[in-house]
Amino acid sequence: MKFSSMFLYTMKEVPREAEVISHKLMLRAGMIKKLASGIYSYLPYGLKALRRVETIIREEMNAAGAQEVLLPGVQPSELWKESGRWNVYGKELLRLIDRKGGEFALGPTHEEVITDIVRDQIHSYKELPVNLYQIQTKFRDEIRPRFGIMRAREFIMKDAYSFDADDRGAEKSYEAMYRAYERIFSRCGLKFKAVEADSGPIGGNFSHEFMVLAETGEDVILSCSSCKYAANLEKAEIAKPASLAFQDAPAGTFERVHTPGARTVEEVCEFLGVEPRNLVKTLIYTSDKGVFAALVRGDHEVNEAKLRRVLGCDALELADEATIEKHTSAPRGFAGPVGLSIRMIADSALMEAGPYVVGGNLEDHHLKNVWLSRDVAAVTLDDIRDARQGDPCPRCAAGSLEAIRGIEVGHVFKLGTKYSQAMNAMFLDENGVLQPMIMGCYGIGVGRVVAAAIEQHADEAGMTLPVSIAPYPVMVLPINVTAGDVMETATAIYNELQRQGIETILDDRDVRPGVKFMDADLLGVPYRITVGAKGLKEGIVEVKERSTGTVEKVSPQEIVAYCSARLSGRNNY
RNA sequence: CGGGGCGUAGCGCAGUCUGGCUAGCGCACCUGCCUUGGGAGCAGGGGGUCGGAGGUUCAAAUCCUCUCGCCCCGACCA
Repeated sequence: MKFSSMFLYTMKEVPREAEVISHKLMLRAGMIKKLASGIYSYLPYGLKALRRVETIIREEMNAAGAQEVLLPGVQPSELWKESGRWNVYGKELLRLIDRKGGEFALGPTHEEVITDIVRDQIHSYKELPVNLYQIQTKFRDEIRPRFGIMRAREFIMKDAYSFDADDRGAEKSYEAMYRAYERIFSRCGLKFKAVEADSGPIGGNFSHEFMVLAETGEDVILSCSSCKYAANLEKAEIAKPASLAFQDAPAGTFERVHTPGARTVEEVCEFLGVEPRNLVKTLIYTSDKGVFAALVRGDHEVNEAKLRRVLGCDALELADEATIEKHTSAPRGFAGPVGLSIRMIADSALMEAGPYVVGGNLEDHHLKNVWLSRDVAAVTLDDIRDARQGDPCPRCAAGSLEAIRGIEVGHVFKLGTKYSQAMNAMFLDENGVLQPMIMGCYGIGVGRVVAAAIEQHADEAGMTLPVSIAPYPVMVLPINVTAGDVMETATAIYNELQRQGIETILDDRDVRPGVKFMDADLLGVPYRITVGAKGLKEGIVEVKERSTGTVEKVSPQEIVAYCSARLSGRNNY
């Protein structure tokens, strides 16, 4: 397309709202425009990149045996009540009322809708498995949208749902999707890692997130230095010590100390002149399984996902002031395990050392010289803290965990029978027995893939897009559009590229060359063909590869063949 | 939801504390000249209910009250 007729407006200056590189570049390159917080329009150049990703996704999903559907964005509350999520989904679910007073929601995900469809159509094991997917706009009323399209409220997602007759089938469906995802992200030119993830209260042990490695990622991944183990922060385990028991304690007793106003770990440490690792943090939680205390070392953080698993509970939250006071007889900041009568879970790391400083269960008091084995009654020991850099790998003896950051672009997990059971999606097996279908669900944040790709493919001048997702793989840039031979040659090359199916921009704007060069760099066009009077005198044009900066001189007659050779196969992995 | 910051032309900003001339600058845009291998130059021009409402005042972008929106940090999160 001719630049002069494109709806494409680049910006020299960065809008103030943008923080991360992909957001800045997408705005500067005229790919997106914000309409409201977390709600963006895709402009032509951005949409084209999005479509490139969608195409790759469709090809790989279809190849993996999935079939495309398109489900409604607005969903009736009845379905959500049936699955039980109407009341538990919370404020992220944007609810609406229609003119007749009917309750609806903007779909944040589509398990209910798809289950409703499949249950009506499929009644026999002979019809299974099926895998249906769609690429569609979702809405989640995020508490805090950020980073442009990366974490938006309205966003485009590919979601797939598989239905199987038995666990083995479900396993196969899962693996097929896992492999399809690897191909998709590879083809998009992403450096990524599949990590084990927490599947949450939904159940099922299988869940992987596909993380694009990037400094600006919102998620932390722990990855073993010597084996394949990798997991997200919620899930990452820490190798258990050889035996689960507290260290033997010397005889003696703890000592009560006056610590006026010292509530936080820092305050207590400063007041008593000890290190955070010598403290026990005692956090009081309420849950559907009652009130209990979680104990971790002062320099560690409680991992609530792990805590949920240990307790086997669904709802879990930090107790409010009143509950804390009721159970510890002290305001927040002074809870401790000594003399506590509620259930206590202690992190395994606590057994490695002693003595500790703990809360005194009395306002403005802490206890010194406490040995958990000696001074505390019944404590369950388990892994309930966040893993961090340097922790031992849970899978191999040799390695330790490294912490890296990532952007979650895909998530595959086994749903099991949660929805099929709640919504009565049943089939008859070969023995004539009614069984719930076994489901899996597989998401990809399509817009997020584009943003993540830009995060990974950018330099000071702009984007360095991989060919597979670049809106236009080639740009023809005549230095001077008023010079007849230059423009003729440029146009001829452009026409021929177009004829060969290579989408090309012809920068026919009558502006100074510098402006065009800057825009070409900003837009990240993979190959830029510069046509100038000087070169033509030598009988050449120049090709610059954006990602490497390499410049080659090629004759105008050979340039199209040169490009198609470079591009062929580059759309694949 | 808590804390902080910001709303003045499409983008980036000054002016607000200390009220006062026609609301200004850079980029972008339009016209002309000039220029053509890395965001040129000169001249002329268009574009603003200063987020909104109410109030104080002879006079409000500026002071007061309310309100809406946006960004950052935190809390939260299938």
